[in-house]
Amino acid sequence: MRYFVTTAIAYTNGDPHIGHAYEIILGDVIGRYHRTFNGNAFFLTGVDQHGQKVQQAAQKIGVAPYDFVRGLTDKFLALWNKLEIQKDGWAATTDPRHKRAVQKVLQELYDRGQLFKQRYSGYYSVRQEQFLTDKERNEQGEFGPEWGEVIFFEEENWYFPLAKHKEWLRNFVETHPHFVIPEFRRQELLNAIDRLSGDLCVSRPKERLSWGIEFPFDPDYVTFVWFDALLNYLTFAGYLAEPGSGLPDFGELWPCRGHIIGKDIMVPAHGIYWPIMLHAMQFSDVQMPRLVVHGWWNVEGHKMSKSLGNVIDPDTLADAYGPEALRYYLMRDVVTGHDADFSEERLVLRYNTDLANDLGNLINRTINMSQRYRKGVLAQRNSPVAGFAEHTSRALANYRDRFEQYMVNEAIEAAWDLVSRANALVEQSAPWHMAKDPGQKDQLDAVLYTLAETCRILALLVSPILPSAAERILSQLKASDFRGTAWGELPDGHVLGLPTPIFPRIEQINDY
RNA sequence: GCCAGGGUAGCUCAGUGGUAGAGCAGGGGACUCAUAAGCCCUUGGUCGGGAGUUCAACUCUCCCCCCUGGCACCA
Repeated sequence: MRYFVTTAIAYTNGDPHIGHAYEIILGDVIGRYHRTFNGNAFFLTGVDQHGQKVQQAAQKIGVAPYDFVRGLTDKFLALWNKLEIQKDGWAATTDPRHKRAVQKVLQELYDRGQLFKQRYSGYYSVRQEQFLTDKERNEQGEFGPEWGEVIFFEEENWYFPLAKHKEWLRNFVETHPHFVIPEFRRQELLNAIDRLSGDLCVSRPKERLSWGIEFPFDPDYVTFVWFDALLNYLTFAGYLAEPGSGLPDFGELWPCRGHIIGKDIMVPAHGIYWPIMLHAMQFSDVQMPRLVVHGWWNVEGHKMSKSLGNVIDPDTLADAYGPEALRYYLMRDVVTGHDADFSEERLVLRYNTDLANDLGNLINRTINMSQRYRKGVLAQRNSPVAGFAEHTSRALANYRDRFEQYMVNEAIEAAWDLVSRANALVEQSAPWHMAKDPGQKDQLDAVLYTLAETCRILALLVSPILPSAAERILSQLKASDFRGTAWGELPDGHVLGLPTPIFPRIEQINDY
């Protein structure tokens, strides 16, 4: 089995913002963690390219829908590349392999009587792409401006029955407390399940929406939103894939260990539609995925929104401060699941304090002292300073435990406990004094070895979050071939490289 | 109106029946290997308000106020 983790697929009707970047970095970090510490992972992310909004936006500027989404898709890909995202799969919903698998799923559901056709007439919001009921009317009995253009029409569509799976779903969520991380979202989901009624409309007639996946048994229709988008988690994991497709072995990946999503799409899409779809497709309870629901990034206390003009552009930030400062800040300054407040000042503070001052300087002074007092040669492999091997294994255990729960910020804190101990060790032992006293030769060797070995392990601990910095650290320690997490991998007589600041301080907040 | 979560040091938060904690910010000190980084010490709080249970309440019970999220309803 491989640890399978996904993000939601980004809708290609606008530029990526900090929320997209946060989510994909979290997925990347989780994937890298499992690759390094548990041997394997499969990280899937992608783009949601179909739908009415895309069709309309493309029409407006006079290009074909495919060309329109390709442009935005390239933009996302370029940014993910800049942010050092290491993805194992790329879920672009216009991929023919996805289309074929979605059609197979639809056909199967149809064959088993899980889809039915029904005529419906009523008011419809063009902007929100949904039928309106009296619930949506405002005080004046009208449909407010938030719905945009509202039209009345009658239409026949395909429906997926939700309500008949309600009891199963409620029971499933009640008996599987870990279905949703963090725990506090569960009650919200249970409340939503209690209110569940009706069926999900899963089609649109082609005359109205052609930019989608055709129904195999009714070619006048295409699939609508969630049936297309949610199924990416299966189709790009190799579900119903044809031989030679280049997709992974589904049996090795499923069930997904974490669908990383924003709190806005837990209910109803991922918490209700998705498990019911899987259940209807005859996935058993143990084959259900887990949801990891994160909060939103606010900006100085306000919601980020286009109308407020406070949308944070991760591309600009990465250019201004570097991808590592951004990755570190987004992972360190938020409690997984809760909202966070974005501040450029905090980003710079976190970088300078944690990375430049604490960790970077520790590595720099460690290597520098070794060079100065021992020409970079390590000795005393078997006698670390008292307690350090234990501190390291405790920090590692803590770090791993926190990572398994997606609490990346707490995992980072566990690693920094080690950083503080190492910096304190330098002060307490004062190698610059030891170096002047030949009688303390062995003690000095022990301190220098302990510090170097701690730095090596720290490089491994930060590697999921700061992959290229970790390589720079290992390279300076000449330890690129020593990647075990156990204490004492650096051999007696090992020679360190020369020190160069790993994280140069950011001296001022950029203007742009 | 209902459900959930929260109101603890200037800021972000941890704590759950027994003399208030961390990080950051602020103040002081010793040191010098280092990216003027790091280390040590330290000033801050009537723990939202009120009542109750208890030998003892930040921690339990009740009432109230405020904030956040979700849901509902109506002129």
